[in-house]
Amino acid sequence: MAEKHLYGAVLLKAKEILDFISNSETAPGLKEISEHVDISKPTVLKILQTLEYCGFVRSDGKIKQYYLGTIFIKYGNESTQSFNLVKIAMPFLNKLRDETTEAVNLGIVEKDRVVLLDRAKSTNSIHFDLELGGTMHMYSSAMGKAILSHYSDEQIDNYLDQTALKPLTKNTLVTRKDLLNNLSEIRNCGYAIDDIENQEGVYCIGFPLVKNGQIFGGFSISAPVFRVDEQIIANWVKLGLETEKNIVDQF
Amino acid sequence: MAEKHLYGAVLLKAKEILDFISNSETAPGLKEISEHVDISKPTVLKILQTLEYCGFVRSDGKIKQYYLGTIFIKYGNESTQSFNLVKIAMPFLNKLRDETTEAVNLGIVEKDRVVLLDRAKSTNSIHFDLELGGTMHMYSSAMGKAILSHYSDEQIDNYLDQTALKPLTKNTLVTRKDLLNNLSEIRNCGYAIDDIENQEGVYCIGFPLVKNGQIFGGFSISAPVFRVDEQIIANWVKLGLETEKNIVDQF
DNA sequence: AAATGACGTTTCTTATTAGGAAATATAGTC
DNA sequence: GACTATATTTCCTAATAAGAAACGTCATTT
Repeated sequence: MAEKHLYGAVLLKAKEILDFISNSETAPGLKEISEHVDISKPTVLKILQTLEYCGFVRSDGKIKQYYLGTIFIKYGNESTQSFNLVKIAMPFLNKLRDETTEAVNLGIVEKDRVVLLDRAKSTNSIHFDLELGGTMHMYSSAMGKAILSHYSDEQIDNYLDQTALKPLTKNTLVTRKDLLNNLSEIRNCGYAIDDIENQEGVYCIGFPLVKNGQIFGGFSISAPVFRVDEQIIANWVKLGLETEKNIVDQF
Repeated sequence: MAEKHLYGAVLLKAKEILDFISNSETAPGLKEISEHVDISKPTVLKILQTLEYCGFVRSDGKIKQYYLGTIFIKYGNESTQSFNLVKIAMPFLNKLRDETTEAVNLGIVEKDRVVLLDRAKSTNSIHFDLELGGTMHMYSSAMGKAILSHYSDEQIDNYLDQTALKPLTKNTLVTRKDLLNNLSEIRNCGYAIDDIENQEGVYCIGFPLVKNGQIFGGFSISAPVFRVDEQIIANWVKLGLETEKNIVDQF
């Protein structure tokens, strides 16, 4: 975790603490936080008090439990809105969701991972929603592969050198050869399929967003695998490619 | 800004910087940030570098511009989900939105202000969306007044002692007497009206969420004033009160 | 093409802040 | 009413932060 000569030791500690709170199933207390981030209780306490003063955490109860503060709702919303892509694409993606009834997700790549910027929720009662701001691997997700397929050979090599292709399901492409073949297919047909490669039971079709040879994001349609068949997929591909064109034209 | 004996000077500075970025219309650079938060450029630079390393900001360009990081999308989503209220209430509020076609907002009170936790967006093409995580005054908003009406006399006094009733529109209730009268009406009828008291052109009906005498939040229906009339309001009140009952029963 | 100006970045030294062991307080439990 | 688990305070030393000034870099002007 420690990097070169980074200023702001307290900030790095605060980040660890926030991440731990963020990743905890149930809101943790001081002792639990202190143990997990491996910083003494007094120090963690002092940081938590300042974080609370700033609105970055809120706490509850006498044996205190810490939660992420509501200010992050504001910051998160503003982070999302800072991407022109979101403002431009979401109207089209909402329309695509209405046409398909399935979840439609919008993302960009940051540090070799796909980040979910926004989404249109499925209107079906059975569905999987991705968590806003959550990340996925490029190699396993439809959106990620769609984006990766527009990288240069050098960039792809670079990515693969730095990334272990761990299986996430039994369908995950885990060899360089399989993935490169798939990327080549994607480049040809213009869309990517994730047939339960990223998450059990979930089928996705991903589309790249490219203008002037520059990839600036991607989107995907995501559905429980039991709801898809060849005809439906063909229709989603058609609708998705139209949507892609509309978004790119506006960009 | 400086409080008692708060540990973590860097955190407080980081918070100032994040707030400044958050409140800027266009993404600011180092010089602009340094001037506005009144901290020297080297210090701001070092903090920004650490914030960027943590994913709290991202930057663009050679003459750098700073934006809030995408990690806040995740944190914000998790902050929202940490409220059981959101999980319980939103299905009912989505239904209420479908019935009214207007924006339906869910909030709680934090430090004397209403915080917007989540919302169902209006389906009308002309509409005002509140910003997620944004805050409103209690005295001027329908949701705020609905909540305030369930405070004890002492709590209300306390609130009024600490709050200047500044007019936000020409209809804002700015005298203690008018507000107390209104709160008394709200207590009787069970809902609050904001007739362009909080924002130009916007009419809201607010409902408190109370269980066992304990106020735990509120919600509101919000519409452009030109779309409301007496009959519509009567219908929204009926639908809102039903929704309120459903949410409270589940809580 | 040289000069200017507007930023971002680095260096370096002193004053300030952070860190954690140990003691203490406080609440829940048996 | 003693016990246990957690939160909080104290206090001193080691580590960190802050900013003035100098420097680098890029874009624009003359």
